[in-house]
Amino acid sequence: MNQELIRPILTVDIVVLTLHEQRVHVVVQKRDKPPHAGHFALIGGYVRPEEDVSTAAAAARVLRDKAGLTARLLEQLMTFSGTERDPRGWSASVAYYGLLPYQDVAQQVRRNLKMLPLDRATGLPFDHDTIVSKALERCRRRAAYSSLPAFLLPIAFTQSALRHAYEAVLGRALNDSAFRRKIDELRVIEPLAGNVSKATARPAQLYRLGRGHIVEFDRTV
Amino acid sequence: MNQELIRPILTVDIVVLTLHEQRVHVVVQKRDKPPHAGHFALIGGYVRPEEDVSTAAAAARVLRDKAGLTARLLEQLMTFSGTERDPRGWSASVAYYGLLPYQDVAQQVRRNLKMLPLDRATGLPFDHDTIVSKALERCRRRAAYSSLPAFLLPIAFTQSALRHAYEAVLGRALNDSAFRRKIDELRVIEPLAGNVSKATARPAQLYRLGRGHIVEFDRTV
DNA sequence: CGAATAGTGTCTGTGAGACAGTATTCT
DNA sequence: AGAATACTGTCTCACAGACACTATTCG
Repeated sequence: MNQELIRPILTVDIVVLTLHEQRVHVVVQKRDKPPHAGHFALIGGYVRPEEDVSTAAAAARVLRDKAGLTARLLEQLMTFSGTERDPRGWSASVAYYGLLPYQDVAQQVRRNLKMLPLDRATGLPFDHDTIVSKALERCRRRAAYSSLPAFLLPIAFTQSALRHAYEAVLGRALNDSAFRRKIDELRVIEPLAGNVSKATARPAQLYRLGRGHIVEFDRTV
Repeated sequence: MNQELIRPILTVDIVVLTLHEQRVHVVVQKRDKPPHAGHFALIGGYVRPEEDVSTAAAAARVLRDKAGLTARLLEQLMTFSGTERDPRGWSASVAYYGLLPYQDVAQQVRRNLKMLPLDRATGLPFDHDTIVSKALERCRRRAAYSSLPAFLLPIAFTQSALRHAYEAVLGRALNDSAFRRKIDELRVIEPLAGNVSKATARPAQLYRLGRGHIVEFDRTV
């Protein structure tokens, strides 16, 4: 009974999220091999134990090699498994979500990439619809008490842009003054010397994240 | 380059949590095979694609077959992977946490099971210390806004017992009247006809969860 | 000037902690 | 009666939303 020898397929899939026109978009890529060749799906690939020190490393490698992307925030979502999800047989896919600014994706459009606003990010092959919806659920919950939405923005951003990022992820409008108050008290962002005038009537102060990585708050934003 | 054929080991590990003497305990089992034979570790085993429809099913099967346990709540934590975590080579383990009442574990002590209070649940083999600490982190966070701690209790429980479960998971005392108020408003539990007098001076109303599964609150408890 | 966005000050409602006080059972 | 736990009522403070108000730039 060498059941240990029957080893399932292990893959990674990355839900790449970005912000475009104040809406969250999912980045998908046209598949060049079967199954589902020619269809758009999540960016994903096999885990290669010889070169990937972990599934997180595999996700970063796949993202880089297949799509030329480096997420500003890459976190594990959960693992999806079973016989039904892939026609090649029983498989397990460790799903990640990756956040990055719109510009980073726009530079790589030549790689068969497409950005789908959330309401059009359905009908994806495999169980990718489920993965996307779980990723959004997780991000929405996490957004309420962390600096997660900031990773959808370029390094330098205004408080308004940050609020719009939170609003896009949370799916609801936030109170402007309360938001400024809280973001200020939480000390998660720090002002930059420069100013931005572009695209707004009155120039606004630019900020950046105080710490390079995501921080969680004790209160809700 | 048939790199797809090199498939890593896929296992499940379950962090079984229960409540004993008002403290959270982790259930560990003595290993009967190498590596680390004779040492206590998390309950775990290989995923068997032929019989497990998913990793969740594998976790439930391993829990049942190896420990005779059925968790009242079994949820996926995350996947741990890499070369270092298991001497047999590159492996991925999908970790779950399972909650159940003390009595359920006590019935199965013959199966080389042991309950460790949190402060003594260290020095476990593999990366099981990390898995335990991540599981607790997740449960603590989830406890604050869900009915999770109720799954550490028998079906029927008093409000005091429920509060103690929350306190044990959260690691801090909760205000009694505020707790009753909130639990009441959240309508997560419903009263049972019976009363319990055992172990307390004044008999207390017994309750059960209104819904069989975990519910999340809009506010914090 | 008016439009538009940036940014501030203040009021108010709600919810959670604190805590006193009442209720019920046991020894 | 007194101990012990169950349960209730009320005060207060902090925080989030609402919203009015000022500030700065552009056309």
